[in-house]
Amino acid sequence: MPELPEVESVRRQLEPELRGRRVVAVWADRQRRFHQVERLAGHTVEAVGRRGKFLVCPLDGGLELVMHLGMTGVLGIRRAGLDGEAAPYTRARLSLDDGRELTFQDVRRFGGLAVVEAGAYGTVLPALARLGPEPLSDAFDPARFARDLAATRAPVKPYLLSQRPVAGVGNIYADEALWLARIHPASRRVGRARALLLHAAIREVLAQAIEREGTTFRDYRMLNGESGRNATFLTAYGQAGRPCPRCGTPLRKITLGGRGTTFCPTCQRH
DNA sequence: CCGGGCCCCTGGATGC
DNA sequence: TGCATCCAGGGGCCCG
Repeated sequence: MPELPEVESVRRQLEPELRGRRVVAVWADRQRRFHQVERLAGHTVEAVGRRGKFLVCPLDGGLELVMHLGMTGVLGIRRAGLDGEAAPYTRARLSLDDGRELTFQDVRRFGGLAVVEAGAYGTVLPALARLGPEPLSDAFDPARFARDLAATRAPVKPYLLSQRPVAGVGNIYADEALWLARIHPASRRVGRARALLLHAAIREVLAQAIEREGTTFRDYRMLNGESGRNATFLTAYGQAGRPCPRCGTPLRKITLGGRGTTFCPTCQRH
């Protein structure tokens, strides 16, 4: 569920709540995508950052807490103790030194929490270690992006989803950006001119989605439990059968790299 | 190293 | 109504 705009929206609410707080106790479900979460106890959260779809929180003592929401992860902060009815699907709870707790709910268990030495992502978090540039920073260089697209032989959409040419683009915003740039999602030939259009389109759809605090279909919620407001603005993702806003052709849905993919068969070209 | 296919989990929507 | 099937915003792993 959560792509860069959703994770960024969570981060913006989480940072003022968590910064400077010390974790006094940890409870975590036993599951494969948790790594040394118990090391959190006694450490203070110094900041709440983000890389791609990862939340990266520096701790005192040279550690980092890395959180990934997977498809259905939801973070919340609540008063601890009166856990009358524990929220369903709670997989982890971090008790804080102000009497509240940070909860991690995750129906499908695709999300994860890891505590690592700062920056040492190698074996525990390989996807974070080899993540592409942040799309809204100067590190996302248009010329470099064009060279990357020219060098791969994969279809452009699965290549975007690999997180290598750029970080944080998932299934929704890949469809949206490719529609905006008029590029067929299965295209294996994206030349320089179209790569520059796609570069701009990615920035545009992500920035717009952040302004609207993300896209909610079912699971995604911000820290305060509210939905994002971007869903009604989508032009491609989830709109199969509806007319293309540019040319009126019914949008078509295919499967690409195992993911549902919606595009305009007329104005998105190979 | 690359790209493609399947796997990990669970629940909701849809179809027969 | 009951059961089967498909689908879902994530990444990992193995194979050729």
